[in-house]
Amino acid sequence: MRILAQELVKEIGKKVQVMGWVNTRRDHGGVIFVDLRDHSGLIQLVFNPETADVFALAESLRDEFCISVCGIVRERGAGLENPNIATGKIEIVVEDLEIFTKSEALPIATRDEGQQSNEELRLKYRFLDLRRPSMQSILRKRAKFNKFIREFMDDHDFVEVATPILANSSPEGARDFLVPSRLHPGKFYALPQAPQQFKQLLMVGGVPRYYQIAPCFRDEDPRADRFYGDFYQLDLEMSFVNDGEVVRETVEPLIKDLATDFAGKELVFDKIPRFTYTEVMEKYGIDKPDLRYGMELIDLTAALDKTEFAVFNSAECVKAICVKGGASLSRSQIDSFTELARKEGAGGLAYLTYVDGEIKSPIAKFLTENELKEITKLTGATDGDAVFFGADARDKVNKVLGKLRIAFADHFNLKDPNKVALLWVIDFPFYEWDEKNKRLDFGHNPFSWPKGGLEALNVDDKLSIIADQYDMVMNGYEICSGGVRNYSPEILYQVFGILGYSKTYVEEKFGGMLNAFKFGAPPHAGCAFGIDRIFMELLNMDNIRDALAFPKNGSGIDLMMNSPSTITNEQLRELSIKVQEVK
RNA sequence: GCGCUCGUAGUGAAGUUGGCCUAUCACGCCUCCCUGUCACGGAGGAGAUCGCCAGUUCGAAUCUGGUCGAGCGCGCCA
Repeated sequence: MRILAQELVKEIGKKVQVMGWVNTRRDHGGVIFVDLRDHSGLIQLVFNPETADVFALAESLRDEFCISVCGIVRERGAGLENPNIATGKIEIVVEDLEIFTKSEALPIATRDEGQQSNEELRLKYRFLDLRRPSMQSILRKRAKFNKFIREFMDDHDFVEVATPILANSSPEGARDFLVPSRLHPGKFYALPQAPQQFKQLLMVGGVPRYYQIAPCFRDEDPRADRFYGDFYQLDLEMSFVNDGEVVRETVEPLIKDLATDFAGKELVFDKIPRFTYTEVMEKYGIDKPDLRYGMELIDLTAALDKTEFAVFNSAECVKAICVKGGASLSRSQIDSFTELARKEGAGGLAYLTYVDGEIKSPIAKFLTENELKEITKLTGATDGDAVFFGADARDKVNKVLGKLRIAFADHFNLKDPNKVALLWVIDFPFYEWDEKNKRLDFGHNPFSWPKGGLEALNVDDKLSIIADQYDMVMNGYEICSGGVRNYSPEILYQVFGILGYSKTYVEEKFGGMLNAFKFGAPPHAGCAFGIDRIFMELLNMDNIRDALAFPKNGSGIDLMMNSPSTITNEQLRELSIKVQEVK
């Protein structure tokens, strides 16, 4: 039976059985108290010496022993109540005790109170870590979260379809997890990075609306907001849709409801704004801006067109951000922001502070009164503020000020944990320049529809081609990526052809999908949400690993199960695999 | 692959300008005492070659080099 406060209160005077773990034991010599814990909470057990054999057994109890007791529920006497726990007004006078299993001395801290053990140990002993009420709470919230999603999708006529886990390797994108084939020596399955091709095939297969809480696998290094290995996406697709706006309007109520009804937070925008990629880059210097705060990048290039200040007039672009209250920053604080700007490639960090009606700055002397007036007007700076400048190539200015904007928001605590700012970023460039490899590459998703179709692909400046693609951003996290899909073989060949991939190559890699497109493929569009990340942000967790019961550590190791691990030579032989070190 | 930070009893921390360190504290563990506590209290005890290897030095937890591991960030993540 469960230790639910409201249930046990109903049992006062009656004999009950409860089972759980010893949370704490307080041995007073003549009386022993034990706080018994299960997933629902704590109940105080009282052991009296009158029942001698039970009392003797109770003396051996230690933390995390798993036990069952029978006893009478009674109200505690006056002054003996504990207001800190839900069952604090009652206790169980134990008549019988059974110890299911003892516990060794604990290798990690198993209570929410006090200092926590480091994560490596928590993951190694995850089964103990999960007993903590806060972890139990997360597991339950995750279940509720998934149910919330399924109900919404179900209500909107989406059909849940499972797609294969053993799938095909995809050449671009993240590294694959490969699975050798026993029946086909030398050939490999790959675990899907996303069910992208399958869901498009479902569209061709006549499924009008598909969704899946899909396990996805990527062999890429993790981050605080990104799992190594396996993670989950809410993957969805809609047929007969050739306008991304239809998808956006369909799914955004789900995310809004998750933010408000599920997480109890406040939306910054009731109507979710749309920005083009170019707009967010110009305004916020990043393609996933946190809009819980403003601090937009102000373009001063035109206003300072004729300035004598060499740093500004020699630059392609001059922008500024106005930091409210920024005049209070100390010299050393400004130095550390300057350091950040340098790390992002800026030469330095010019600034103005507004103190007691005056503008103070190392660079003020290079600017005319009119220029200062213009800067003040455009940035909206008032007394107590500071204005920081970036002057360089346009994309570098955006990047540097975008990073500074986030750093200032952190410094001034502008990220309200109770608010959720959602936005859509649309019209991503189809291609971008890969500076490292000095070549053109896909911007996001090669399977999206180029705006303007086949004709649009023929322009000379391939970087100007726009993909009908959209991301949803929540509080500075990219939580969703989607697009209107390409369902034309001709365009698919051309899209890859621009990057130098041959027709044969495309056929080889995407044959299944290409073939399907020859047989009356409907237009379709969809998206995929990174639901671990959404869950993490909505619960204000600072580490995504606790969003799953059994995550791997940063090196992709499951410390509890000790995976990955070596396999026997027999297994290798059966798979026609030979392991050798490659230099 | 790179950068930053970290690694001290079972757990969490202190000590890190070399020597008062024979390494401190709290929790936990063991023994004993205690009939109303609630993260009970009291007395006593065990438990650490300071991640590992090498070097500098009369002397290293402390300095240097290397190495292993972790976290965060960059690269990467169509």
